Amino acid sequence: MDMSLQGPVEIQFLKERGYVRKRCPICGEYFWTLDPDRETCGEAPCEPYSFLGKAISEKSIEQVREDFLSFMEKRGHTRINRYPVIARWRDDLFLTSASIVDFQPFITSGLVPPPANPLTISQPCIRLKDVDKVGPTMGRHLTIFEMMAHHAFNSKERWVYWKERTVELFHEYATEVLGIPEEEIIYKEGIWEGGGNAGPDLEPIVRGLEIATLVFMEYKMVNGKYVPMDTKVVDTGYGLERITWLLNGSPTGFHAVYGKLVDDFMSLFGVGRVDDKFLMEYTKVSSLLRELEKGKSVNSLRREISKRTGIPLELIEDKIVPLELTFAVLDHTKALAFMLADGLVPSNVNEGYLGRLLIRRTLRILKQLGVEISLSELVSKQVDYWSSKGFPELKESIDRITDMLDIEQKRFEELLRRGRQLVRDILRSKKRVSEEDLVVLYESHGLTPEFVAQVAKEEGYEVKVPDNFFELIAAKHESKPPKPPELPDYVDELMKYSPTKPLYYQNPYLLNASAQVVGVIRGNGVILDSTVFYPEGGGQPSDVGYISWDGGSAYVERVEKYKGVIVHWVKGEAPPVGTKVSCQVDRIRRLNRMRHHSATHVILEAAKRVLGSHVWQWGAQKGDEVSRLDITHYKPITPDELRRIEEIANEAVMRNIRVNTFWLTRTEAEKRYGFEIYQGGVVPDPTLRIVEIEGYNVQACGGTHVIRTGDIGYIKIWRAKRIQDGVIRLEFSAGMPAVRKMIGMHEELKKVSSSLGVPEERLSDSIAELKEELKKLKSKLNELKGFELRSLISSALEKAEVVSGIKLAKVLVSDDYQLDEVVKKADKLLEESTAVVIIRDSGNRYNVALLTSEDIKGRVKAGSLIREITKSLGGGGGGNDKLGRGAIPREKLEEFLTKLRDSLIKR
RNA sequence: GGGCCCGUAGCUCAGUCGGUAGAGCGCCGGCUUUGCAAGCCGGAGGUCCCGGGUUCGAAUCCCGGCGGGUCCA
Repeated sequence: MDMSLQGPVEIQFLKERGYVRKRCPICGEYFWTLDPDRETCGEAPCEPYSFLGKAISEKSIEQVREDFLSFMEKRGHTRINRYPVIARWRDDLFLTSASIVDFQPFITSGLVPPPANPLTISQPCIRLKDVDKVGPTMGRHLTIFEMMAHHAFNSKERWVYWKERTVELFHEYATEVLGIPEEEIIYKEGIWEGGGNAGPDLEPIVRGLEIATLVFMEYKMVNGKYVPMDTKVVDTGYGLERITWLLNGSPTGFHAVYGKLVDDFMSLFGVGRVDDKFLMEYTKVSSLLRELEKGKSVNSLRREISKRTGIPLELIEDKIVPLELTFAVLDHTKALAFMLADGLVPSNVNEGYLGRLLIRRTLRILKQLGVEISLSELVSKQVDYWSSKGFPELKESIDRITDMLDIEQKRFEELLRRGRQLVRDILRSKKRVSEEDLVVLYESHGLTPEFVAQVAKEEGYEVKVPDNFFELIAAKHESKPPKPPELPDYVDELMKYSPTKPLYYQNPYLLNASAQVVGVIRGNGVILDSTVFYPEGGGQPSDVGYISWDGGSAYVERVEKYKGVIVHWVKGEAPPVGTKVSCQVDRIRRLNRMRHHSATHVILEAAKRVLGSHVWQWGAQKGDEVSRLDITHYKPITPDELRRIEEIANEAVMRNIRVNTFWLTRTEAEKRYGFEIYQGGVVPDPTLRIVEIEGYNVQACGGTHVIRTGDIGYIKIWRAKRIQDGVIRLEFSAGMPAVRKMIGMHEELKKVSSSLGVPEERLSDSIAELKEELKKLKSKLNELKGFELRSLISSALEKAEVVSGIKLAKVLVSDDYQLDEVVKKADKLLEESTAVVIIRDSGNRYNVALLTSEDIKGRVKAGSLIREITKSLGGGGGGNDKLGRGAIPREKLEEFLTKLRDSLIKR
């Protein structure tokens, strides 16, 4: 922590009202209070909750929210709609964890104007960090909560308000809107850090509960140190759930937030009601447990609570544990409703993984409760509940949410089924489960140690789970920090030049133009004042072409752009600095790439329309002939869906829609089009280039595009395949490559059709028949070969010579037979005291095998015998006692047989 | 983005040291049984994921790819 962040937070407004600064003897933190005799900071666990059972007003959660927002509106703030809980506009975060996340990094740094200033918002936030505490803290911790906020962004040009006004606004809200007597408000001092910003803060405490955080963001992280920011940001966060709980004074926070859902879920799960007074007592005591903050095991804490309250431990475990689990389910299912409605696709990577984590955690809790109920049913209840409490948009996605959850639940049950078997197998073979086994079961199969121990117990084994299990796991993942992207070493040289004027943006069909050479780096990196060459970017490869000038010309292989400076890497001699040159872009390749790029946007939109709004671009690669578009989706695409996507895409082409490209500030673009513009990833610039297919699709994109969709030509999607859990790759072609490939394929089809003498539309049936026939013929052939082998071997056995009591038969076969099949057949026909030597002609050498009957295998030891003999003849071989195999040079056959006979005599 | 595990009959999976690819369930036929459940005998069914390498010989060892699972950030 930077020293400059410490020090008293002095607010004139509070001083004037008689607030004095004190230090809490328990937690050691500073706070402001009206009561000169007060000793502690008043926040649990320094002091217990005192609001339980003392309702201030019985306002519903949506009323509390509305009161706040309209109060702030009356005080000059503009109300802003909530952002998605998935932070699409951030590349450093998966989930929206605070209201300020909506405005980082460009608005807080002053590069982009805010959507309004000052503004007020109630932002649903998700934090999975404290997921273990959800339930045991009776409502203080939640994975999903609403952060109500008023933000002011102060710059030199426009100063809105700062510390004094912020505290005044809070104070007025708390006393007048909430009706809290001001002597009950304590302001605790603190320091807030997050998202690369920091600043001092005040945390208002009422009756033991922290209900808001008033942050004065004035520092930013630069090279690991905090330095003052040009802009000063008022970052407040009012806990809607906590405030509602405080006002209602209900036994737990869940009662205040989830209302009738609490009873609903409890009766669904068969969880018995707990007396309010008893529950309040429990909540109050648990608020005092500092250890809960430090992540000590919940079990040992229950023992502590039992000691302090005199409630028997059994009663706690009997009454409170099922209640805590129900609370966790209430919270998790709400979080899932928002995550999935906002487009999260469960998977094993990124935010999808977080979604799956929460889904599986909830399913485990339901198992623990012994409840057989589908997760989708519970989440549907949340959707119903919250769509009537200010989030009607949740309802739009209900079908998809249900579908996704049912699929996930099935997968999880399948996982447990397989896991059960796996644990049993380990127990069967090893009679125990080792620590390493636990790690493998967890990491490779997703089975928690608790599950393994449970299954083992059912099988009558005891498995000890090490206390530090997750430390063991963590240690294995203690890998190197991600390395920053490596910039080529010539970037410094490039930075000496001013940005190149990109002519390809003004007119994407302009393929030749003149320019002036302003520099040459590394001998063949040409920098021009302006260029028609498109540099690499947005999954679109760079242009190629020629630069020519009076006295020479050079082939442009590759074009790159760094911070606006474009460098053309040429093959051969570069033009001298100052030369006037003429640029010519390879027309066909540029057109192909442009068509493929625009086709990517068209197909993405078609996929969204067919599959749903959760479809998001995961990645894309544009080629000359074939391009790829990876999209998020939670189940395989059916052939029918794929055809509809293809049809919609081609319709969009034929409607010949106008494609507009223009620049907007991020705020303006987000306001106008939403976050769906960030399909190709987050663009790290304050201004965005927008590519709009009028009335069809809008994205932020830096590529070159056709000006009407008709220019794309035919779009053909070749196939869709799952490349990863939750991600599907579409491979397609557009324009002439698509047409040519389709013509080629049809020609091929015609050839097959005429060679089989079957009409094209009957080909697949006909081929299936042919395959069936082939199979029959093969098995007939094998049968015949078997007969032939049998007679071959039988006659060899009849003609066998006897060598020291062993019948030695000799079978010679052509390379039509595999050695294995001859050996197998011979083994079936073998009589007692018999050895068969099999010789297979394989061109330049013979494969040989010696097979003996069971009764003499110990005497002959075929494997070692063959090894000795083949080796002595310049070949190689080996095997077991019954069967030896090897190879010898062609000319050594007679010698081999002689040696074999001789050795048999010796044995 | 990084790590680990897996890919063998229709299904679930064994396969040791590199040396004749197996089991259970399912399927087909026969027998037994009043019938059913079942039992007994026999049979069909394999691109050992794909490609390359090492080797006399690869399901097995090595390299690359594809597919699936899972954990972490």
